[in-house]
Amino acid sequence: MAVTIREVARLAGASTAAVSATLNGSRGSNIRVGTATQSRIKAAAQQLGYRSNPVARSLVTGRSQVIGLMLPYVEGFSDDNPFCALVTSGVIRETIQLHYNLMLYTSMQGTNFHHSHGDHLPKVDGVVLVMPPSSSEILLHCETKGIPYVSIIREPIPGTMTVNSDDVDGAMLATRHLIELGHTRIAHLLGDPDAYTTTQRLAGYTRALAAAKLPFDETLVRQASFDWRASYSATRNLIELPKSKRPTAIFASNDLAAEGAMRAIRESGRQVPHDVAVVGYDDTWFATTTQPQLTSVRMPIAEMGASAVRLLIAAIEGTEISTRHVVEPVSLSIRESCGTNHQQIPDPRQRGSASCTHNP
Amino acid sequence: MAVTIREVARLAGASTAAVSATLNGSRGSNIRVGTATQSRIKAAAQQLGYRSNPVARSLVTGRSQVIGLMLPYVEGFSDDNPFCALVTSGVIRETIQLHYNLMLYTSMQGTNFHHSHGDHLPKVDGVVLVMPPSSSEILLHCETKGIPYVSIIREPIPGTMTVNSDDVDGAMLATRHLIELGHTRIAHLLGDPDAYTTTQRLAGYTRALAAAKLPFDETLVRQASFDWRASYSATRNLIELPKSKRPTAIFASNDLAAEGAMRAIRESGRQVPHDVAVVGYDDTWFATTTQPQLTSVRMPIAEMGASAVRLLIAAIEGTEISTRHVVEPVSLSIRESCGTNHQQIPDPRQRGSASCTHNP
DNA sequence: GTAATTTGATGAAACGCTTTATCGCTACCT
DNA sequence: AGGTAGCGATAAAGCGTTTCATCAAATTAC
Repeated sequence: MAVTIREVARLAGASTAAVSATLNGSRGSNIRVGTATQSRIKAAAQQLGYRSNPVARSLVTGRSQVIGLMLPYVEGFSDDNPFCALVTSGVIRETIQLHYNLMLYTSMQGTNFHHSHGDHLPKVDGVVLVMPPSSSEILLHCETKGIPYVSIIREPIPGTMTVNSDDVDGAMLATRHLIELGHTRIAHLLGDPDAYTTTQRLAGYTRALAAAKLPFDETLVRQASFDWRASYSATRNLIELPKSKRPTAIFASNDLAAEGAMRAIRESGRQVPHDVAVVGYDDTWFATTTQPQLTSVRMPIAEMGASAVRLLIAAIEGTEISTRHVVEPVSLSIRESCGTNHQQIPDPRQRGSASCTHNP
Repeated sequence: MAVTIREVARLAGASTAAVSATLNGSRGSNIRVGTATQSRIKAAAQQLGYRSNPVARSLVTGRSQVIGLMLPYVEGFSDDNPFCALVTSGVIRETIQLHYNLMLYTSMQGTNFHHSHGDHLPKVDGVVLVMPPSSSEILLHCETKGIPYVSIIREPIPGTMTVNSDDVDGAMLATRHLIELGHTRIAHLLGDPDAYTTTQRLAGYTRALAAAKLPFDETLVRQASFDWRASYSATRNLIELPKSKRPTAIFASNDLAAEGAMRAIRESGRQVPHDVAVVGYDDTWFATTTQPQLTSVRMPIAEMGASAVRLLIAAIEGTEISTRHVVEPVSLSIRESCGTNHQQIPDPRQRGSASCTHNP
């Protein structure tokens, strides 16, 4: 059927070894081919329309030039949460750039990994794991089989490779922004209690307060679990506090949570941002659809995907890398939910302009 | 390194053939294994932790249980156009369902297909092509190599397999909706002149007019090329027509085009929907962000991906299929841009409720 | 009771490639 | 001259699987 290396060799009057070395530039072998035979071989290959068979190559080299991307079990590419899509976008770009191919997996709800993939899982040279649960089957699989992997959004455990966004800085950016607008009583709606990002964002929040010599008031820090409902009721409680204890600004750990907060504020007869300012996190598309539009912390999601691929392929190919834990810088997308009536002091450490997306 | 079939065979006191047949249920071979040896083999495999090597299998069978998904050259997963992401979502789901694996490609701008993928493209059993340009390199590749492929959104050429949404019906839905609201002079902003969808939507538009015995007026059909700018100026022209010739409704071939139209209408001092009603197409996320929110034709994008996979795998496995050209039904998402002051007569042929997405 | 079929099992030949070990040859130092 | 290095090239040994051709034994058919 397909034209093989042997036929090329025969036509060119050379050995298969020579053909292999010429056409698919051999890595570790020490065979040499003269320029004369090389051109004969190339001509023959051209004439026969030879294409090397990557499967056969893979079988002998043990490498496939393919990396996997494992998306979290949550319905991968949903309309309202572009996170996975953006990661994928960055991963694709970098994968092509580095001449690899990409296999897409998703650990769907209710499917056993080994049942669905494990058995006929084409060999990949490594995997990018997006928000892997620490008990994840595939994580174990990689660990035991010695398959290189890098996790996106996960606690940077020594011995592993991770890519995260700078959540501490993001929270600081948000909090400092509120402080610079004159707020002194800033509440924080916490995310999922055992998420890595939650502790990071809390740390950023407290650090920004400390830097401004503002007191940390634990009554202003509420559990909300990235949840609309929880944020809504937490916010209701906050704004019913006596005036001296009441926050004038809320830093939510999520755009969704921010929406919940804004709703609660509006329903109490107050105005955003006039009475209470709100900052969100993630800068998802509906940050621009809320009323007023939401100021939110943006992370370079696609870049995180690309970084993960770079890290992974470096590990696969044994390239030296400076760090095994990448932390991507974040920025603040300033919109309307914090008000513009106060003087806005630009961030001195500004990295990447705080971009502001508008409707088309 | 890895445990092979031969070691299992030795431990079980059987031949590699028996092991192969037992563990990876052979398709076309006629070898038989008794239950006694089968259980011995299974035990041995279990004990050694044997996993079959799909690459080796692939080499001999010529099949890989992998299908490819080729996304169009436009920046695949962009934030504001969830089309690719949604297709991918459907493709993934169905791929897993049918026990295949998924390889993700994208023919990025400026990259030569054979250079970037062709050489070390792991063998796939078939490809799903999303909106392939007819001159597409990969299309040629598949055609000559005899690789099965199915195209999503492409003219259903005989001898190929395609998945489209019912654009004729979509345009009829939109147009009829406007007719039922009492409009008699309905303009249509055409899409890209050589896009298949454009002619389909135009056909639906004229058909709906004919069914209502309304005259077809070619001055009301304007070129707009799915473009905001073009739609904007086309609409300006339309609303400057003398009153008797002026449209009271506009059916745009795109949400973006609809936005352009609405802008032009507003800037002329008129109101949407009071003076001119507008319908969009695609029902993308910003249909809910426009002011007023846009009534738009929704197509089941993820379903299209899933259908494509079903078609493809049927072709790969030689299963009989009823049709090689799937046409997915569409629905109308009714919002504000056509007004609610008139009686809304529900669509009698209603298939899949006309869903209406709201902000969270 | 013999022939024909079925059952259970096996060795070995691919599949298309990479790579090791080997070899002849020329050229270059001592 | 002898030894060594380097170049150009090759035959052949795998990589881990599937499957073909074969075969002995057991079962069934006639």
